[in-house]
Amino acid sequence: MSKEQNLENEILMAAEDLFLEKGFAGTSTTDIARRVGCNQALVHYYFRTKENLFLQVFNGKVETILTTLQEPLLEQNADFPDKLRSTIGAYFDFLTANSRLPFFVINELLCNKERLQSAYIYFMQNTSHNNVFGLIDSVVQAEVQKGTIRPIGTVDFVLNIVSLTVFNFVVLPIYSDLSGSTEAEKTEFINNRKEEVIRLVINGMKNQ
Amino acid sequence: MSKEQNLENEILMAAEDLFLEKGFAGTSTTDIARRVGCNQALVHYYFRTKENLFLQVFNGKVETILTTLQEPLLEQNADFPDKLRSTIGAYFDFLTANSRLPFFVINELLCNKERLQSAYIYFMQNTSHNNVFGLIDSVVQAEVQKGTIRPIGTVDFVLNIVSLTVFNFVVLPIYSDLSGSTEAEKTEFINNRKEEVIRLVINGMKNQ
DNA sequence: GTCTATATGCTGATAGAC
DNA sequence: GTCTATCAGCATATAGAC
Repeated sequence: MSKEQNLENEILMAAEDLFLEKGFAGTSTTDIARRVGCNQALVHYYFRTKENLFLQVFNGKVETILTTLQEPLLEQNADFPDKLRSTIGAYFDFLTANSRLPFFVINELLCNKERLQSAYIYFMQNTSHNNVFGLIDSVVQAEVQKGTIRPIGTVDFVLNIVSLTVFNFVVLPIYSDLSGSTEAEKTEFINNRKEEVIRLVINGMKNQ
Repeated sequence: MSKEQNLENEILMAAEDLFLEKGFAGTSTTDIARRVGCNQALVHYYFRTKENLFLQVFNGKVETILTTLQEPLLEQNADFPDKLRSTIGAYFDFLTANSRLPFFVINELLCNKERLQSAYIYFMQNTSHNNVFGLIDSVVQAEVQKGTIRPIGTVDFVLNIVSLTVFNFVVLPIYSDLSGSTEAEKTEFINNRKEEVIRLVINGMKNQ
């Protein structure tokens, strides 16, 4: 199967790139068609509206995020500090490969309240992801019970780690554009931040 | 002086509100004029272009952020853990009063590379703010020398605290819109997060 | 300074030929 | 399925009367 065979899919992939780069408002169906090399009318032929096309991209991305969030924490592993290390490492690796993803999702959720509602309904109906929090909760509170980490709410636990992880990738493109960093320097920055975040989280959640 | 006397200033304030709420791309000069109650041509009479108007709002906001970032850390105070407490508290208070500000700035910096460059040049020329980092650096590294906190780079120090602070205010509107939180519940969420962030940072930066 | 009118351009979406 | 042509709507910006 050649990658040229399915025009519908080519449009979807081009839309994915452009929406992630410029957002919903900043991307026109003409841009998408130009990138694919087809006519603008074809974008509407396959997806009818720009909003439909966007939702297909957007919901797929949220699904990816929810999966990535729970996966490393649910693995049956060594002791909890090691699990923290590998979880934070996995988040950093995921964001290295998808650095614009968190900003994209947050941006679109904040700029369009109807979209926020429809995304929420979509994921509450999608049974495979509506209990992400419950699963993480059971893992974290089991460790609190065992005394491995200090008493902490699961919301705080998740927010601490996600804040410390995501924010680096928001700052990185701003910083590197200004300083003209090389790819190697960016990688070094992210690797250093990974080590520091692991240190802060493990120290900061010690029981005493 | 009545607040109605200066139309130019009324337009600037209306623009500030709307740009913060809907961003540059989502706000039209017609929207701004409608909020002021004047004609759309007047917006262009006073500021010529939408971009000029935006830059005046934007640069002012970045200036506010830079001031807020350094102020509480530079105060001559009690011991360093207490200074950390009051600094993190001050950041939370500032963001409670300006909750859309960080997202606004990041969004506009990421979506427009020319703006990023021009903002950078503007603040390098504005001598009162081009050494924010240097000042914070001297304070932090003095504490590292004294052994009050473990060895840590100043970039890491700042990123840790800012990440853990800002992210809450990005998540809050998304969460509260979905759950229909009251103002009291939002305040409680933020206060709880403030305490947890203080705990995590102070524990996590202890020297052993 | 403030207004109306308008120029110009781009957007999302559709109609209809092939 | 793919194309050209075209629609209505809204955007920024300006010209010119008062």
